[in-house]
Amino acid sequence: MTTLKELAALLNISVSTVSKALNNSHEISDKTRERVKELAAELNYKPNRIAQQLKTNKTKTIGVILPTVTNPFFAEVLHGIEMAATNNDYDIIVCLSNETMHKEQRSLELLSSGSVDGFIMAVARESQVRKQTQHIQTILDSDIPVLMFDRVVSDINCDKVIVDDFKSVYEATEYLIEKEQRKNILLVSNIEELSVGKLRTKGYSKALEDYNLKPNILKLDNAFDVEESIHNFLIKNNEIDAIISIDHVTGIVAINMAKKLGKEIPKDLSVVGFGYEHTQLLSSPKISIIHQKAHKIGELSMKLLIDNINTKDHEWQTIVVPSELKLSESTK
Amino acid sequence: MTTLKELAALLNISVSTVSKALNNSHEISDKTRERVKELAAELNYKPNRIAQQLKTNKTKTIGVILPTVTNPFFAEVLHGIEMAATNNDYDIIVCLSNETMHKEQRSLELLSSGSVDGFIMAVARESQVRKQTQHIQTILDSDIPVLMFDRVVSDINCDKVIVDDFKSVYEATEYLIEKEQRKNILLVSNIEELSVGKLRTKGYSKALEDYNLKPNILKLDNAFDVEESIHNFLIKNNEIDAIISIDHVTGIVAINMAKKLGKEIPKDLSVVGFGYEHTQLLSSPKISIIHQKAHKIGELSMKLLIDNINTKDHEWQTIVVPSELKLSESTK
DNA sequence: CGACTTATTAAAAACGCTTTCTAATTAAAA
DNA sequence: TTTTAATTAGAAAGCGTTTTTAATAAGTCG
Repeated sequence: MTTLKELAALLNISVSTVSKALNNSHEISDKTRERVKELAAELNYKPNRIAQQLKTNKTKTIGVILPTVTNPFFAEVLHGIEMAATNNDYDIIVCLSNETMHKEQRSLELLSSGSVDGFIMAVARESQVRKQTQHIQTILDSDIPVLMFDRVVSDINCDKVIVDDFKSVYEATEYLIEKEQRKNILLVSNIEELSVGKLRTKGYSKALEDYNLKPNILKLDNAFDVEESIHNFLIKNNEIDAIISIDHVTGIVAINMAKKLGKEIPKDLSVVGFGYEHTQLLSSPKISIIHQKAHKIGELSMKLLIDNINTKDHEWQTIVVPSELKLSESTK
Repeated sequence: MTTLKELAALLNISVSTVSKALNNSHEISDKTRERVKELAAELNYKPNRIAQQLKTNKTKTIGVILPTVTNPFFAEVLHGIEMAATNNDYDIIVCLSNETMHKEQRSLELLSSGSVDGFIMAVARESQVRKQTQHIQTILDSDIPVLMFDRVVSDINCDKVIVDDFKSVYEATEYLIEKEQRKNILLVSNIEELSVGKLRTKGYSKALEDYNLKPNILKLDNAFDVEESIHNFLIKNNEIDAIISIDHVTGIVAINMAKKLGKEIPKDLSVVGFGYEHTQLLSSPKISIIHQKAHKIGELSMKLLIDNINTKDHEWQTIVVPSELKLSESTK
C-alpha cells in the first residue's frame, strides 16, 4: 500500500504538500499538483480510509441492525438501504440480531465506539416483547443518531420510518366488506406477538367494529402445524367467506387449504395476504396482497438518517410509507 | 466519548499505563490496574475501534459482495456469513453488486484501501458473462485475500466454496427414475442463462442419457406468463409423470398447474424443486426440494477466509458443499 | 528601497490508540 | 553496603491522514 509519506519521499516534497495537492488545495501550484497526481496514479495510490476516518472523525459508514435477512421484507429493505447508501457514498455494516436482545445490544455497543456515524435498525422481537430498549436509548444519549423502521419503540425519541399497518389492513378489510359483501372475515396471523402484528390486527378489528361485524382471529404464532391448524379451523367454521392474512405465508397456505376443502376462490372465499411481487406467483389463483414498499422504506430510512447526520438542528421525523393493495385473482 | 488521555489525566498517570492496565499487561500492578478499570467502567470507556484499527493494521472486518440479497439463496448465505463473523469477532461490510460489474469493482476498490481484512464474494452475473474479472485479480495481487462462493471464476486462484449443482440434480433425477419408475421427466427452468442453471440442466440431461430416457426441457427465462406456459405445456404433454424445477419458483407453480388439470400429486406426477425450509409450506402437497445448504456455505466461507487471514502459509482450497434431497409430499 | 501582500511549500500538531524502549523504584542477593 | 534482578511506570514513536501554523520566495506599492 502506497502512503503519502512514500509519495512525498519520491517527489522530495513534504507530506502535507502531497496531501493538499491530491485534495486540490488552492495553496498548491499547478505544477506540483500535476507531478503529485501523476505519481499517485502511477503507483495506484489510494488514501487509507481508516486513517482518514480517525482524523476526520467521520466514517461514512452506517450500522444496519436487522432481526433477520431471510425474511423477504427485511431483505428488500436492506436492498433499498444499500442502494441509498451507495448513492450517498456511504458504506453499511450489517449485523443480524436474530431477534435476540443480547445480539442487538452487542452490535450497538461494538459499533458505537467509532465504527459508524449512525444506525438504522428494526428492533428485535425479544427487545420489543420484553420492552427492554435501554441499550438503544444509551446510543442516542451518546449523540449517535439512530433511525428505526418498521419495528419501532414508541417511547424512544428518534427518526422513524414506518408502515401504515393499521390503515392498510383496515382498508383491505373495508374493501372485502363493502365491495365484496363479505360478512365472515377471518384474520390469520403468525406474528401476533410483534407490534406490527398487533397494529394490523387492530386495523382489522376496527373495520369489523365499524361495520358491525364479528371478528374472528386465528393466531398461529407458535403453531406446530400451520396447514393443519388452518385446515381444521376452516372445517369447523364453514361460514368464513374471506380471509386476511397479515404475514406472507399463511395467506398462501389458506388458499391451498380452502381449495382442498372444495371451496372455490374467489367465489366462495376471498383471500388477501401480505407479500411482494413474486409472492403472487406462488399460489393459484394468484393471491391478492397488501404490498409493503419495502425497498422504499429502506431508501427513505437511509436518506433521512444521512440528512440527520449532516444537519445541525435536525428534528425527529416519523415518515409513514403507505402500502398498496394489489388485487389479483384471489379476490373478486 | 471517553479517551485514554482523559482517563490518564483523571488518574494522574500516563496514557501508556492506562492502555496497558486495560489490556491486562503484566507490567502493571494489580492496584493500578484496579483503579484504572474501575474508572473506565464508571465512565463507560470503550476503546475507539478506528484508532485501534489504524494502529494494528487489522480491521477485523470482512467485505461481503453479493449480487443481490432478495434472492433467498444469497439471503441465507449472508445469514451464515454473519453468524460465523460474529462468532469470530468479525464485522461485515455488505455491498450489493446488483449483478453489475462496475458496482462490484467500485466496492472492491473502495474497501480495499484499509477498510477490510478480506473479501467474500459471489461474482456478479455481468462479470461472469463477460468474463471480466481483472478487478478481482487486482485485489488478490495486492495481498488481500478473496474467497468466492457459488459463482466462481475458474481461472482465478483463491479459496472457493461451491455447490454440487450437477450432482444434486443428477441424483434427484436418478431418484425419480429408479425409485419412482418415472419415464417422462420434465425439467423446468427460469435460470437457464446462469452458470448454475446450465450445470443443473447438465445433471438432468446426463441422468436421462445414462438411463436411456428422452429429455424434455421447458425454458422460462423470459416467459411472459409462467403459469400459462407451464399449464399449456402440461396439456400438450400429458405423458409427463415427473417434473424437476431448478429454481425456487417454477416447482410450486407446476404443482398448482398440475392440480388445476386434475392430476393427483404424487400419484400421477412427482415434483421436485429447489428451495429452503419454509418454501415447502407454500405448496400443497408440500413440495420436495433439493435443499442447498446456503447457511452452511456462508458459514464455511467465513471460517475459511478467517483461517486464510490468520495463517501464514495458507493454501487455496475449494470446498464443495453437497445439497440434500428433502423428500416431502410431492413425491411418492 | 523598505514595508507589505501574495503565492507556495514545509513543519508540526493532532486524531486515539499500541508498543517499544527507557527510567525509576523496590526487593533480593552478595 | 553494594550489586543485581525484578517490578512497575512513563516517555516517545508511530499508524496515515488532515489541518493549522510557520517559513520562504516573489511580487506590489508608496
